[in-house]
Amino acid sequence: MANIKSDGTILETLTSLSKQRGFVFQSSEIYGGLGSTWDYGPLGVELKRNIKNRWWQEMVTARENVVGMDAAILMHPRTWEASGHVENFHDPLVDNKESKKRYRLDHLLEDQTDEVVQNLLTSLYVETIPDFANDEEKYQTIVAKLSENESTSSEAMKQAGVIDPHTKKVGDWTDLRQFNLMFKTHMGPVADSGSVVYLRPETAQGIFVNFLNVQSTSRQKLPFGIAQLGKAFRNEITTGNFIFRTREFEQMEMEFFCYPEDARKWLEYWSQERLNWFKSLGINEDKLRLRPHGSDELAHYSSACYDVEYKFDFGWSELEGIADRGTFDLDKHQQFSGKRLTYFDTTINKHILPAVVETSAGVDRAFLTVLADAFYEDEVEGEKRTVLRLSPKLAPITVAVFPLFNKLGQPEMAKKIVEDLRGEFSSFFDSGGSIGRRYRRQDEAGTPFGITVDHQTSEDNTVTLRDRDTTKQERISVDQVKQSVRDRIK
RNA sequence: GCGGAUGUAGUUCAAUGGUAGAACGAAAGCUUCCCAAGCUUUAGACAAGGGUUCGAUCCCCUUUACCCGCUCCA
Repeated sequence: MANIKSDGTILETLTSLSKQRGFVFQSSEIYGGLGSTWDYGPLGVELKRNIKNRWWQEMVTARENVVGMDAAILMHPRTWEASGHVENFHDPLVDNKESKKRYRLDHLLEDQTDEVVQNLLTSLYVETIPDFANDEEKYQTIVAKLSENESTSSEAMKQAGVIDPHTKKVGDWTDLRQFNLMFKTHMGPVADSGSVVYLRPETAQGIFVNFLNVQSTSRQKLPFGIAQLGKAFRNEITTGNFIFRTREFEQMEMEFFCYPEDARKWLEYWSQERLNWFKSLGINEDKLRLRPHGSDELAHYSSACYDVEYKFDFGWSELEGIADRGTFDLDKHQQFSGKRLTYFDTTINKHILPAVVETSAGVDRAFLTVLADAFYEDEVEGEKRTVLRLSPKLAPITVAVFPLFNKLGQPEMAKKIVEDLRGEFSSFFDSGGSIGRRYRRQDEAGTPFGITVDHQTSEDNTVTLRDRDTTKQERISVDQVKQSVRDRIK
């Protein structure tokens, strides 16, 4: 049985299927496209919304100790100084065109001889070279000076004889480039430096800065969580794999505030919860796993971390990170804002700075996972068939209704049924082409159920209900249609 | 950002230095039609910009996008 999944072209197939069926389009396509940005079409937006709704339902609605919020994308610039993003998202990078190696300039300088460093300083200062407190300051100054004159930095480094540690020779350096992973924009119409703001690189900080607002108004006690869904932006150097890594993406994040001594326990709990959520979407369990991070891959704010990963044909890839962030974030925001962000525990009469366990998932990644996992090609009576075996809970269209013939009152009966279904399910009426063609169209859209009105309908008020995965049909009474669909979605 | 490959209807592919064809798909219609059947009709493309040329979809340059590697993450 032919299966595209085995020959490693699933993403290309999904990209064209997505466009054909109206799941995902390339952004600004008529202008030649905009790099790594994608638009969700009529079917895509339904699937995406169903994923988000199920997350919200599971994380917020169904839990008494998790509440939601929705912060603005634009936040005070100090937020990102406190979070460490201004510092950590500012890498000065150079490439050696010869060896194809890329270096952070400050790290590269550490590997140079004194003579090379001195050469650089001489070329950068027309007058006297100032004294530096230490090497670190010296290197940072060189980086700053070079980045002021980016267009001549390549020449300056070559003339000073900056060595590529990989080749032990003077590198064919590109100009220095500051890779600022945060999108910068301006608040207000005048683009002066005093009004620089960032598009948030994560939704989490909107939760941290609102910690006390939310806690006090919702009257939550430790431990409790705050959840948020929203767009985030990162100027990634490398994007790709369709919608897997993009510069604009949507996050589903929850920050769980707890007593620091319990953080480890909650990390384990939430990791399991999140893995189970992905399983509940009908995703193949053999392709899902929970992977603990090694100590070398932990972020600066985190002491322990799990990834929920899915096995794409391009390898195991992260869908969600569950991290013990300790008291890092609230601590930093206290420092930078000068405001106290502690929780007052009335039982022990003490102020406590809570620790945080974060669950951070990518909506678009969940979307791609669901799509990739649901994609099958099988055969029905010798004919190849493309089918998305989406969970009925997620499918953009839940039920499609067809008249077998375009006469004998069948279209009218079918329309009546579909109108009745619309109030409860995402429904679709189709009378175009042969009945077989209509079934296949819905198979590609992932519609789990098809209702067909035929000659018998006018005699005994029954219709057929077709199952997408088995293509088997059973005959049910028109009055039972709603309940039958309901039963099958559970 | 660097290297490699690619860009022709919605999709998958042809052809050509003299202005583009098909298959499938889409729309309308016919056919008592249960798994992409048949017939009729219709709409629909050379990624963008420059250059060479009498003439460029084709040759050259630039840009842009997508894919595969190098790095990071949701």
